[in-house]
Amino acid sequence: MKIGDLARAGGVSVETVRFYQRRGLLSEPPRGAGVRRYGESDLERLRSIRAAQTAGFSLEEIAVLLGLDQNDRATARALAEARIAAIDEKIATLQTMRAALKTLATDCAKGGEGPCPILAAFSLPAQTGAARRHARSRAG
Amino acid sequence: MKIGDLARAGGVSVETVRFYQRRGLLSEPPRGAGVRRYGESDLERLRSIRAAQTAGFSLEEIAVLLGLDQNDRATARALAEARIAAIDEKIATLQTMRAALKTLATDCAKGGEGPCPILAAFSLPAQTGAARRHARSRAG
DNA sequence: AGAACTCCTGTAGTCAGATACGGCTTTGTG
DNA sequence: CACAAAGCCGTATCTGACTACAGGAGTTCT
Repeated sequence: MKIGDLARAGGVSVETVRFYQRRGLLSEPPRGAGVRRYGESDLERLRSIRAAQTAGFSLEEIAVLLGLDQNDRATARALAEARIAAIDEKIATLQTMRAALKTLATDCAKGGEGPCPILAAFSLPAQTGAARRHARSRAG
Repeated sequence: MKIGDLARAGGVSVETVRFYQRRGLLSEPPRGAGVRRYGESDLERLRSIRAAQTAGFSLEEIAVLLGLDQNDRATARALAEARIAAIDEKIATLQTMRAALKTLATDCAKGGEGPCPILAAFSLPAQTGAARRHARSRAG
């Protein structure tokens, strides 16, 4: 396999493969006629990286995982538990956000008089024309 | 109030206030002898921005919210609903991650023979010494 | 043989949301 | 009045995970 084949098989771009090599996540295989030749094990490794990524590990954590002895359960478990704790925290934050927004959206949908509850919740005051124009040109 | 007072009261840094001004989220108040003088409304506005941020809105979305008419419920609600949908998606992803990791961590804790289930799950193969050294020096 | 493609290396740019820095003017305190 | 703290302005830097591009070499198709 050449780099393009590996990238396609692993569902990433050629640039990403090279990026992983620079990070030391993928090792550089031997070359045939100046071009890197990859084997099945490289593909497995690439897929492992993506799998660990979808589990929420950062590339730096994956580098650690990759360097671990297969029997080093303590370290692997510590990493997994830390990841779980971080995930729990994120979920809690998101659920709080969600609940607050849901209430506002529901109240807004109910109609009733007065200003929109969403805008009122953030009590967004009026803005100068100059700042609005500025904001639009940046947002555009 | 000068910029430092505003920043302290709003729980952000001076640089952040200036950053928001550049983005048009905060308008620039009149100056007294070359120095910007802020009022209560500026502080309220700054707090509104932070409140909207903790609800998950990006600065760009907040800029839109800021430019909205107080009675434009349709737009405000659409923004809120979009935010809720995005949050739901994130939560679902995180819960999937979490469940997978939890299973692995539990299995790992159980002990038993063979390699660590966490490492095995990502089927992380052995690595060349060169790549490992590289990874360590980057991670260091 | 020529076009089109893929590969190589190295460097630089992207996104968001800040954060930091240098160099200068203004403000507040002893 | 001296001196430090705070303000001002413009620009550069940070994080993480890529993504893009320049410019050259090798390969494959027609």
